[in-house]
Amino acid sequence: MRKINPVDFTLATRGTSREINKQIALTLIREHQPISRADLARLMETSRANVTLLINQLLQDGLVREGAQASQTLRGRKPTFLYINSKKGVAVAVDVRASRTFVMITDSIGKQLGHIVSFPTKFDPDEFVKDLAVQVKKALLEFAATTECDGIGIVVPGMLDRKTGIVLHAPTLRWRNVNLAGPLMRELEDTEIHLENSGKACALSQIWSTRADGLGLNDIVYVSVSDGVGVGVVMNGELVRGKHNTAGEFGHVPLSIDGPQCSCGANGCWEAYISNPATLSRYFGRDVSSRHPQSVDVADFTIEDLITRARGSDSKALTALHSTARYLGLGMASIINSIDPSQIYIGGEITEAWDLIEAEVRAAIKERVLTIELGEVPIRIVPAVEYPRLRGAVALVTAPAFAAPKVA
Amino acid sequence: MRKINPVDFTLATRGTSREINKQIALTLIREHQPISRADLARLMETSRANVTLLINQLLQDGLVREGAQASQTLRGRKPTFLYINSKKGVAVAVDVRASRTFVMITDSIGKQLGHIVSFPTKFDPDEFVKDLAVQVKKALLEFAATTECDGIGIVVPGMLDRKTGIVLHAPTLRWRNVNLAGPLMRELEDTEIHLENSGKACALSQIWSTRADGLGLNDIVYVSVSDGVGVGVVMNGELVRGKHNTAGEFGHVPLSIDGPQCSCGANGCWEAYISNPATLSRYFGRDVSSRHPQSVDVADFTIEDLITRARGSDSKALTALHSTARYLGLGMASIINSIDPSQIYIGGEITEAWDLIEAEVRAAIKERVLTIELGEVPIRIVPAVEYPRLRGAVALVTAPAFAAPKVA
DNA sequence: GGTATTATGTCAAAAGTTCAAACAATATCC
DNA sequence: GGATATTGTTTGAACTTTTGACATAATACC
Repeated sequence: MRKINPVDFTLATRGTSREINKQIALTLIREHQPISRADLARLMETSRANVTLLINQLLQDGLVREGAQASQTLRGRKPTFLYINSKKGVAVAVDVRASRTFVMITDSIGKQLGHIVSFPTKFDPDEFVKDLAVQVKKALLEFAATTECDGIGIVVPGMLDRKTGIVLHAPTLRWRNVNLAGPLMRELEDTEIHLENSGKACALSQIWSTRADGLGLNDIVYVSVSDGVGVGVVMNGELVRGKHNTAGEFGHVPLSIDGPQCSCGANGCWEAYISNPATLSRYFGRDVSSRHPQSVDVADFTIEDLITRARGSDSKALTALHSTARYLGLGMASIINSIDPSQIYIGGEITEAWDLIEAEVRAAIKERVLTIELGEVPIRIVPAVEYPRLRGAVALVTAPAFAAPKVA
Repeated sequence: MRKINPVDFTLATRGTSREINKQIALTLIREHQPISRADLARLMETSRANVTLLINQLLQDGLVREGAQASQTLRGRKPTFLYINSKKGVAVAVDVRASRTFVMITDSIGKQLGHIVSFPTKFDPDEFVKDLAVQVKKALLEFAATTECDGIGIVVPGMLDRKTGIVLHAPTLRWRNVNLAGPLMRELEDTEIHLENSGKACALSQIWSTRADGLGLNDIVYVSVSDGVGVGVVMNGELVRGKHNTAGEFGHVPLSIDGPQCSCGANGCWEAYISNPATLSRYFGRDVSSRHPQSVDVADFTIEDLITRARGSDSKALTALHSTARYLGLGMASIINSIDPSQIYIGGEITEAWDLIEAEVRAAIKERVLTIELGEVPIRIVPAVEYPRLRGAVALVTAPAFAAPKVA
């Protein structure tokens, strides 16, 4: 039986069927483009006649466009291909992190244009907004021909209110109730701005990009390990936001309530054990988080450097990584026990050392997980070169136009 | 825009609109019965004509029946009331707990019939099934006139596979891979049996019963504190099950990975701090869980006795409760940070002492929660007299017949 | 008591969809 | 050039919601 929205009891009207089918068609075109009407009909298991009617309306709405005809077919009339109508032109993706902020331009279906630029993140919100506006404008100028912009997607390592565009709390940036969207909109002439927590955005982009695989992953978790720990959860095929859009903060679930202090103020959070600063602190034997002033050589020493040393002969570095691995696994066990996901994605610099730590992580998971099957949940590493957070930011702009992850 | 199922891309057919609207009508009738066609039309914001057509089909399907006419109306034609058609007759609800197992009979819309009976839970599965079958048969005999049974809903404190009816792991019962549904079905002549984790069932029955309030609680958590700790989570209006139906086991998320040993084998689980045995152990200063042989007087001493003493002059009892309260709050903070629910329900014996522990619980929550709003999540106590677990078991039988929580 | 008023429930035609089958438009194969 | 195959469109049937009118039934008012 068809699943209905249990919350919203708006009844189906005459147009509901078509509305539903248009959404489905649109989504399938996005996933399979270029695609002909006939192929779409087969995919949707309906008649070509129906598809024609749907497409006519989508063409009229300007959501879909016809492209070139196919060149090599065996027999019969050549199909005309359908494409998502790349509306205005470009989307801007912004990844705000404690260390640096990254900016990428893509076309409206998320294909990267030009190079990714970055600049140091200033913790002062006003200065940050000014810096960001400059960089975004500069990047957009390169594509002056298509100067119109579908929107800007910004991912932030913290909790935020999507409606007001206010960052409620971003521990690693030391931001509390910072209005980001407002000032930025003034700078950027009312371009649409989409803010989201980085973990949530990454999770969103994962279900978004993997749907075409037909894997049917309805329950996934994305864990991003960086300056802090961000987690995005998708349950029943839908991103979990919670009441205040602050759901998913597994980074601040404790491993030990008496453990080391965390940037959030509490003690023993998972983040305090596995974030990059935590690993570095373990290596140096003292707190090297940005809360404390450091000598230059220590401040410039990154987690990548530590991994390099671990691959060399620095056994202390390897030990530090192994500790992190163990804690990573123990925390993931909590996620697994409470969420029971079909798949877990892990992103962040530490994934570059996955070959060094995988066994330890897996062992720690199995140590605390409640059933054997739970201990064998597939884990997929998302390498840095895939720019998962920027992909997430892109998804914020492109995803709402389509049906799938959620049409509210 | 109407929300569509992001996973299942079956398109809308000619009959889809009616299917949807029939489900909505059915659900609304259940929530508001007795109700007239005209009232239903107002509720659904559609014409009476449309309702008539929908109801005619529901009448034909045998899902709805017409009842008496209303007696006192101000003016105009008297409405004929509509009711959910109480199909066969009765449902059986079973609450399996480490100490005792409870059995209740209800009519098909969940109204209690007769008394609740209980018997000691035998840990040997074969003996347990035999005992249970006897009690269920006996209880059903009392209602011999309506001997036909819609189904049996059984809630178990553990993880289970709903398809096979196998209890994968129930720590407090020391069950692993116990086939419950199979043997029971043989004993009870193929009556439909619905197994579910007690936390999940309680959460289900909460969204089920509170929907009529129109509160629109889409994200709720039910925490059941008893011999163990069971948690049920509803996100986006839908029960969270996960891949193996084992989601929601927050009871085994650690407070401290080096903490006391838990019945699951791991250390420092939340359950090991706040379950009834944990509280009693704290009071007696030694492990009084069922894992260890106890003197009779200690074995018979229940958490209710402890609460009574705490209300008296026994300061040790009060201290033990306060410790539990603090740990309860600290663990709830983890749930709040990761789920961000609109409301939390707490059930279990300890709720009888809520006036003694509320302040401590709330303080502990605020200690670890990431934003101020999160610290103020409403908490509703579900008293034992409401029999939340048995209500949950009932929901397993009655809920699937309707639309709302999920139509798979 | 008789009429006006009000409310419930039904009917019939209009408008919008899917669905099935026929049809027009191409293109390849022989 | 004709047979065959594939794509895309058209047409009418079947099924919905939607609208407005209408029958039914009870109270209010004079």
